[in-house]
Amino acid sequence: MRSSQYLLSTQKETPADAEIISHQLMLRAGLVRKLASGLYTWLPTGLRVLNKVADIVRDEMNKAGAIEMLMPVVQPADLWQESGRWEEYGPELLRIKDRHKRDFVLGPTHEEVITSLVNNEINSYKQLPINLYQIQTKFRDEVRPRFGIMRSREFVMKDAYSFHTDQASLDKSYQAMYQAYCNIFERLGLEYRPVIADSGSIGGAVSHEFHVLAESGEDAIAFSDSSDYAANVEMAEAIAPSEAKATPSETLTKAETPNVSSIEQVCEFFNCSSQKVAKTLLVLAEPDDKGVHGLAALVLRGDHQLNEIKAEKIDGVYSPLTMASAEQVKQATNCEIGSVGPINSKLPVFVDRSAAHLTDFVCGANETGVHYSGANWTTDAAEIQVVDIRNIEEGDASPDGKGKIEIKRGIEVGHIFQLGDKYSKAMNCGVLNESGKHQVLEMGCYGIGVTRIVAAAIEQNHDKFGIKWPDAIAPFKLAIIPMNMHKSHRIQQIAESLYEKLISAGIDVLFDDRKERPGVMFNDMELVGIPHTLVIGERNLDNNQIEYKNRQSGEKQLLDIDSILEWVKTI
RNA sequence: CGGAGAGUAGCGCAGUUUGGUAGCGCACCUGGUUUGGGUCCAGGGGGUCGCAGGUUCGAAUCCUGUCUCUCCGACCA
Repeated sequence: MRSSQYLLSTQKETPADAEIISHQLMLRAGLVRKLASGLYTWLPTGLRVLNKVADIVRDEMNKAGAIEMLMPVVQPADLWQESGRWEEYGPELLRIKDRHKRDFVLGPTHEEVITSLVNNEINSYKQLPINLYQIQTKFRDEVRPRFGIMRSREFVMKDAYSFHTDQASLDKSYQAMYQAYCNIFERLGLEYRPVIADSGSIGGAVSHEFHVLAESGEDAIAFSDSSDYAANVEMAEAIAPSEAKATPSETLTKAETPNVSSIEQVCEFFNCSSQKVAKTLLVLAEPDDKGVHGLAALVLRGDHQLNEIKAEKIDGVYSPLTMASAEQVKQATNCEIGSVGPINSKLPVFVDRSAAHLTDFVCGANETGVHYSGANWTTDAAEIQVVDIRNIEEGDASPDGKGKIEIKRGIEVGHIFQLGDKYSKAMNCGVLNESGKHQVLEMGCYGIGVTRIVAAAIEQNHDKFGIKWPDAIAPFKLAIIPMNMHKSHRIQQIAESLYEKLISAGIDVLFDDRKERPGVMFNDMELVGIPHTLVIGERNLDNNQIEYKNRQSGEKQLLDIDSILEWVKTI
């Protein structure tokens, strides 16, 4: 490609509404342009990258035995009513009507369509297992689209769906996809980690997320420093402290604590560390037969953070997790929020493992302006249930018993699930099995955010000059930068012939043949992030040499003109 | 949904307080100059000042309404 016949569209200045680096660089380097909130046009350079990512994904999916197909973006509402998600999915599902006033949705995902299709096309267990996928535009009407391409409303996703007659077969496909995903991110040249994940609203039991590691990531991931263990912090199990529980030595003592409510104030008043305090949070319990919510008490060590996702999975706690209002607390306990505690509580009490390990601790006394010290579970609290409801923290013991936890940030770019029969059951999708009986299928689903990978790759690979693409997904592999070509016939000749040679050899090359000063070309090529550049200038031409520069390492070297083609093939 | 901020040329911004012919830088066009890291000079094109209504002799500026965009929040007593 020649720059003069291409749409480079680079910008010197950063658009004011771009907050994160990948968004800024995607705009400046001319990869995308915003059309409206969460909607982006992909310019030629951006599309080149997007296509390279998609090609790698496609190749590895095919190698793993998945079969590509394509489903419509617009889907009839009745499929969603059948699966129950017309009601469940909420306002993220964009609903539209056609001219006949029939309801449709813009597909945020395709479980319904594929399940319906497979139900019609597949009739026998002999045709299974099968894994079908597509690479296609999705639409999710996000509450707040942000971070440019990272969380946009319209985006490209690779979604695959596998169908099985038994769990063993599902396990096998799941493993194959897990491996395919590792291969994909390996080939993309990104630093990534598969992590144990919450399956969320999509349902099912087993689930892994694939994260590209980057400071700006929205998710926190807990790693063991000495094993393969990695889990989303949402999910990572926080185990009880390993040291033996201390022997209680104090007796329960009441203290008047006017205006003491926060953990900080409590610590100051009792002159103790927050690790000696049990904090009690009141949340809604599951409603009774009349639909009335009681309250439940969640108890954590003062220095620990509640994990909402773990908490709302507890039997007896209402999901979605809802904190009790000040009035509800007052009504249930007859005291102010800051003095609520687990001792003599009339509510069901769920105690985090670490809080349950406390001895001689401080807590609220369920009496406004009063706290206890010297409290002990064995002697002072009647019935409690010990649960895991806190966020894992840096330095905690790894749940697999090996090493300590480190926490890093990641961008979720892939997610695989074992769905079980959630959709196949709702939509009665099955086949005849070996004994001629109708059998509902087991399903797996496997997603990759293709557009998000582009942004994540930039978050992980950039410097103050611009993007530093990994070779595999760079819009161009190599740039030719001639110095003042319009003034030197010799330079023009060599640049042209080199360009022709590289093109014939199938190299993805950008020939910057614009009549620009060298600085402009260098800056543009570095901003766009082309991994390799060849600089042709009078300076080295007398020695029959041209200069090579590597964008990632900054390494420079002089190359013999005659050997360039062979050399380029080796990089 | 709650809070905060912003809409003036393709991009970045000034002008709004105190109403009086719409500006600057980048980008773009023409000519010259320069040429291994965003040269310099001269000339030029481009804007219903988000939209609608109102006040006024006169509105980017004041008033009312409305739309759009951005950020933060919507767990941790």
